[in-house]
Amino acid sequence: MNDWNQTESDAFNAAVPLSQQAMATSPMDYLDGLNPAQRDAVKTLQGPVLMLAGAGTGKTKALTARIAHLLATRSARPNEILAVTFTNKAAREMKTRVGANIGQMVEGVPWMGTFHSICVKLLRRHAELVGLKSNFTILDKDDQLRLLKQLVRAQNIDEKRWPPRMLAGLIDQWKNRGWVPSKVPTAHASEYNNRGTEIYAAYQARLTTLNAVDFGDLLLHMVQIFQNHADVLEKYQRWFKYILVDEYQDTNVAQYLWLRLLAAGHKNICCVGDDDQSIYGWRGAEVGNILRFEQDFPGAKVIKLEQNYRSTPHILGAAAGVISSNSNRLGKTLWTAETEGEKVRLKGVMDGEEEARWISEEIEAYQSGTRQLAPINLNNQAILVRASYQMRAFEDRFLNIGLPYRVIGGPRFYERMEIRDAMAYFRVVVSPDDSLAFERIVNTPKRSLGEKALQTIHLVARNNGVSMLEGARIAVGEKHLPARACKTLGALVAGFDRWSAQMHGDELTHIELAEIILDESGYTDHWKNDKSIEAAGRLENLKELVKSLDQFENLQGFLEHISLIMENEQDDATEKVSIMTLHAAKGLEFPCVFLPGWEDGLFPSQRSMDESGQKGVEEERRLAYVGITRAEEICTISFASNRMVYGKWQTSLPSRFIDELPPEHVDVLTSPGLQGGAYGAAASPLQQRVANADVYNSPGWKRMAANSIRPNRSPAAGAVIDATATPAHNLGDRVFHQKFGYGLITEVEQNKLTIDFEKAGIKNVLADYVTRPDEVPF
DNA sequence: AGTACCTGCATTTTT
DNA sequence: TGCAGGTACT
Repeated sequence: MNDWNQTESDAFNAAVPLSQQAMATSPMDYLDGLNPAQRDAVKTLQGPVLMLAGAGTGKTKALTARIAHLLATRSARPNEILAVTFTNKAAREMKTRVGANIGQMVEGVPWMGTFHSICVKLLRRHAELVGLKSNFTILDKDDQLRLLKQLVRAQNIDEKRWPPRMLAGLIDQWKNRGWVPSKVPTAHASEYNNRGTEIYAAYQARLTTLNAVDFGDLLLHMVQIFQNHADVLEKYQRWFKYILVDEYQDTNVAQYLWLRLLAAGHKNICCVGDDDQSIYGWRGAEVGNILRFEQDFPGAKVIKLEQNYRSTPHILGAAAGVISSNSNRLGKTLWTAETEGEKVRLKGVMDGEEEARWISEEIEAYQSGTRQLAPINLNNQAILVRASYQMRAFEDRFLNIGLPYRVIGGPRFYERMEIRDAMAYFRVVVSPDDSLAFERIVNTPKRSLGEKALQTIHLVARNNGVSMLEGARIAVGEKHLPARACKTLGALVAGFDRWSAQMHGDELTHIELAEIILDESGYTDHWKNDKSIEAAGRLENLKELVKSLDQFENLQGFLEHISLIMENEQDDATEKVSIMTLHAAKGLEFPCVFLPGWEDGLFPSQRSMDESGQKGVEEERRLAYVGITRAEEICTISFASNRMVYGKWQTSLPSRFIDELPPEHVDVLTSPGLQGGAYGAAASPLQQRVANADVYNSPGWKRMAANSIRPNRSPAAGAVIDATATPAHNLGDRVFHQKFGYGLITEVEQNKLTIDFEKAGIKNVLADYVTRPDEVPF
């Protein structure tokens, strides 16, 4: 499926149809609606270009127009353009938008994708140069860790003092920096009990034996190949006439090296990014890459996109005020043609619970249009938190009042246990040598195989120099295992033989085969027999997995895709407030944004400051900048004096970033006396204002007062339920619970109910958390 | 082999 | 506070 030649020639043929050549000379529609800076960025095709694109300045528009321009001017054919993004989502969006720009002219730009997906394509082509076969497998975090654990154990290292995850982290970092084992600087050699580099080398050797790579290797191997094989490098330097890179501020050293090698010939590289939005330093991103661009590429043209099309002047002003405290910026000043808009709202509360309650009331007020503004529907409102543990308070509150919400960025579909188990089965069927996959599922469902049985299989496999699957076959044949284990394991081996044969035959579609594998292996039953709450959901997920197979030619194609891509969209139609981390919010925008938890220690996070000092604070500040600039119309920042963290109450001071908000762009909503002595002594001017605010005249207070007596179970979509009229729950009532689903009330004790849920079984829950199905409008 | 307790620990996360 | 991972027991 990764046939190089096919990719090449398909795209090439698609580029030239005569009928469409005329279109290419037609008016350049894609230039319409671009401002002068964007136009400049689009038209400057030759030489290095740094497009410094502030938040909301239309960078994707410029980027896609640039691609259209390259094609329209015949500067490059579609397959001679290399366009790199970080996420699949970004790649997808760009593909769609390029398609819209250039219409029917081309099928697409084949070399548009993430660093990783492009590297897979290249590495499959040149795998033998780093000792791999082109059908190598890509390991995920789990596999990686399992492998490292084995190696660490073999070294007799105390896993308590030196956790394998720590080593995994180190190796990741080293790979991010482009260091192969022999190139890890001596300064780092002492890490992981002086054994880090040693085990790193062993790990790499093991990966090669397994014909496998981890994510970091995709880049690292390609850099190695480019550095050691001039002929290969030159081929690609000539092939890719123009290089475009999105989110350049997020590149790590390995990615930077890769790009620099590829661009070294013609230097037609256009990097787009925003140093002020660099928030991934902790996972290897180097702001330095973007700051140094002009030195790295002498003669580079720097084009700043500064006109913002997203936010009101107050929001931009507040964001600018915060970010201006950072040193080491390339420096941009966002401006907008917009003149109207509310100031950024600032609210201090007593504790996390009150914060959640207040924000939920604000959300409902905006939603219902109680404010002088037009109603803002829930899809257009978002809560952006620094750390995911902050989400719980909001979820509890929203569950309680029945306000629909969605959490963005939870565990990905393909990261879920059942999905990975299912995929492990498929992996073994597709490549029987995939011992890691085999190990994962050999005792899932339970096949009476314990640690001892596994060791035996390992041993047999090693002694015979074969894979785990073959080892298992021999172990069963020679009866190295207890009778019971022999039986179950023998059945599994026979299963794999059968499925493998079915895959190579043409009786079954790959979808039918997938179902057969999951059923015959006992995996489906495993979850059917599981009484836990999640079992039903897991079966659902498995069904979805099988369903999604129809987008692929075969199982191989599917596995290839899934190992690189996340399938995370299962949005339903109901309107919901979004809750997500600030990191997950990058690139998104919402008319109404809430930024809770602006307290020193939480935001900026203590750990960031401890670990990275001033550099850490600056990255946190950029995070604050990202947060504020997500807002289009309304931005509300809040902080609590007390917060329950890990089961303990903590008192905290407002974030230092709050003092950096320019007062002229801020509207203080805090009630007087709230902060009292909490931080009165050292209060800054803005904090003074917070404390002294004439809150009774603030819109927030008026609304609060008007709503101070409210049913704690409020209607979700604006329907009115009189609190006194809310019927009590009776025995036998059918009710709905957002987590457990539908059930019948079997016992009532004041506000405590015992409910027999259809899916989840018998549970005790508070009456506040359940609704009658007919009351729930969503 | 499988379950029940206990301890330690705890950002941000894509590929 | 709550979960994951490890140990000890059945």
